[in-house]
Amino acid sequence: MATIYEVSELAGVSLATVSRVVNKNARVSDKTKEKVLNAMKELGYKPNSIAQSLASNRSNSIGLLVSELHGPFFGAMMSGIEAELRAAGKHTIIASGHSDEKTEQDSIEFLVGRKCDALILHAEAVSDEFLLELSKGTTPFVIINRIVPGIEEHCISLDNEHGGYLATKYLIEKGHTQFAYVSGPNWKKDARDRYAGHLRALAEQGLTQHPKLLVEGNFQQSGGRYGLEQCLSANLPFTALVCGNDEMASGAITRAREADLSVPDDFSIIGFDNIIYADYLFPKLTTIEYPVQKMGQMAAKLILANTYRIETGELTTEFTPRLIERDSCVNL
Amino acid sequence: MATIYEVSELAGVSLATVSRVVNKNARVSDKTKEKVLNAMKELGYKPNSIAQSLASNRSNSIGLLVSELHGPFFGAMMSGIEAELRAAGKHTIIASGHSDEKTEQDSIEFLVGRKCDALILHAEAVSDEFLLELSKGTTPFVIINRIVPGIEEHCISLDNEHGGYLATKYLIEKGHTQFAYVSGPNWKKDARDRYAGHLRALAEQGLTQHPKLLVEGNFQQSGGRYGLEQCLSANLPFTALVCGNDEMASGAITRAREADLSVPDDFSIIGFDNIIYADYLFPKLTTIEYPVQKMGQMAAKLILANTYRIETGELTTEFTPRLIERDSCVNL
DNA sequence: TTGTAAGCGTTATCAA
DNA sequence: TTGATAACGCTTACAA
Repeated sequence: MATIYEVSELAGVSLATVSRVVNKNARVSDKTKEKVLNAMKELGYKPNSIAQSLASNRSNSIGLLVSELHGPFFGAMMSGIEAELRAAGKHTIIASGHSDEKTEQDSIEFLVGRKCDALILHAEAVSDEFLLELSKGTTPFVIINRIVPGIEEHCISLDNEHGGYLATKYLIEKGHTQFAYVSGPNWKKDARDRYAGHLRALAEQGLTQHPKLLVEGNFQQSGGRYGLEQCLSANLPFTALVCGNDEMASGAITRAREADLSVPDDFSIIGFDNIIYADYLFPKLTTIEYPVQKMGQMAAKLILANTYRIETGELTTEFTPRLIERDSCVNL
Repeated sequence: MATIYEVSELAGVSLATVSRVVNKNARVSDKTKEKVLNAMKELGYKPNSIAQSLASNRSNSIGLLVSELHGPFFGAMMSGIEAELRAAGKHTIIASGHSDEKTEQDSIEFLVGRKCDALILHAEAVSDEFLLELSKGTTPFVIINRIVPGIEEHCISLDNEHGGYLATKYLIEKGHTQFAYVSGPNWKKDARDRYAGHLRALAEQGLTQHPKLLVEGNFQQSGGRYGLEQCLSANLPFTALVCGNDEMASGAITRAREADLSVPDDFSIIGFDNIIYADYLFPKLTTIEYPVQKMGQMAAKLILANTYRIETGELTTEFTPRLIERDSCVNL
């Protein structure tokens, strides 16, 4: 690989001048600029971005931590972020945390070590203290789907509690009073918040739910299957199943069909997230929208604005869930 | 951030010695090693991986190019690769190419520029020549889902033609003779190969297909919707719809339901890929398995073996598609 | 507008 | 087993 040194030699100018034309910042006379550009072309010169990072202490790349590299939720998030950043000429370095404390820390340290100019974190397992400590470091970051007290302005979040409330409220308005609930993992804040919203909607109407009709799932399709099985085997009546997310709703619907139960005739189902294929399930899934792609874009915009001083429009950190009505819930 | 220099000072040893204990390769006496480790702990020292890369010309990270960051296909691929690499202590840097020649080239150059030790590429838009040229460079790579003449040993592929053949053969055996086909984008080799397999199965039985019942889709759900609409409006009889991939099959099934058509009673549908939620569609989708996660792992293993000399078991580059029978096809 | 030279934080080659 | 010291490829004062 040709180095800047060879280019300077061939062009008959100094290193500094080559660097100037590469970075287009300082003024270089048209004549010398052309000599340099020709030399670069002739040698097929590409700047070594590692060396650039080391010397300039910036890398034009943003580190992104997600829990998993698969699944509709993170897929939408990664896409939203990458598109926004790429449009601004920045690169995204993705690492996964697998919802595990140690792995999340490792990944964050990797990204910091790679001299990312900023970080976008979907960190679930790491403690508030860790993030607070991180915020004292030199790498700025924004957090998605979590509010850390003390650094709220760097947290992009959706009101999960309100979303949970909306879902159950909607079913109550449709006349439902007997509920089953398949939640996400209890250690996850968003799962707990969604359930809290559900409880609030219930309480508002003086309704309660049998403990056997609350089952903890895993936010995956298998959790929905399992959840429904548990509810069914409790042998207690319910007319509506509220799922912590769409993937579990999808699993539950499939399981229901296997048990010769029909959704929504035998019971209604509502999900959460509005993942890309919610509209392609049968029945089409009524759900709460989690605008994760937009939130990802916003995270990117925040960084563009704060770290690179590139303005890209309105900035917000709070997003509101909203009901998407489709076919999986009926009036009672 | 503490540097190696400060550590050496605090520990009262030379830079070189600190470097040795960091890299655990050369022998260092236990006594000095301990002094260094203590100093490192005290200063919270973390090696700057950028500087390491520059000096050592390797980065312990592997670049991964995918077409998109979302979708079940790439999700599975990324997961498979990252898991395998992480287990070996390597990091994955992901970039997306959006099936666009220029973007793919940019991304590859970015990854090379970041001094990735090796690359895993799902490159669709870039030419064979470009890849051949790249193979003369210093960064080794393996290609997924494509065979480039001249560097076959670095190409991991599935026999798409055979998969296409299997799908249609299966339907023929079930008694179908009137087919419709929604293909992937024609400029994509895998889409063409799958269709070629379909034609071969047809030809084998002296069957043909009306040109109006071949429509070019986009490998996404919207393409499946559109494809079915086109076939329907052709007003020609068909009993089986072969889709270029599962996502389009999902779109077609949904569109069919909207038109009050029942799958598989009105016509059978078969997909391709066996994406994660094929089992959660209604009807459960019969499809051809594309073991993309395994292929991703294999790509990682190949690199681990060739670039790092880490052996992780059997290596193969050719994978075979196989039929996954579910509920979306019936006997005629 | 251009050039000189001192870093950036490591690794790696020699000697000692 | 250790220590000097020259790379690695680039950016960026500071001078000219």
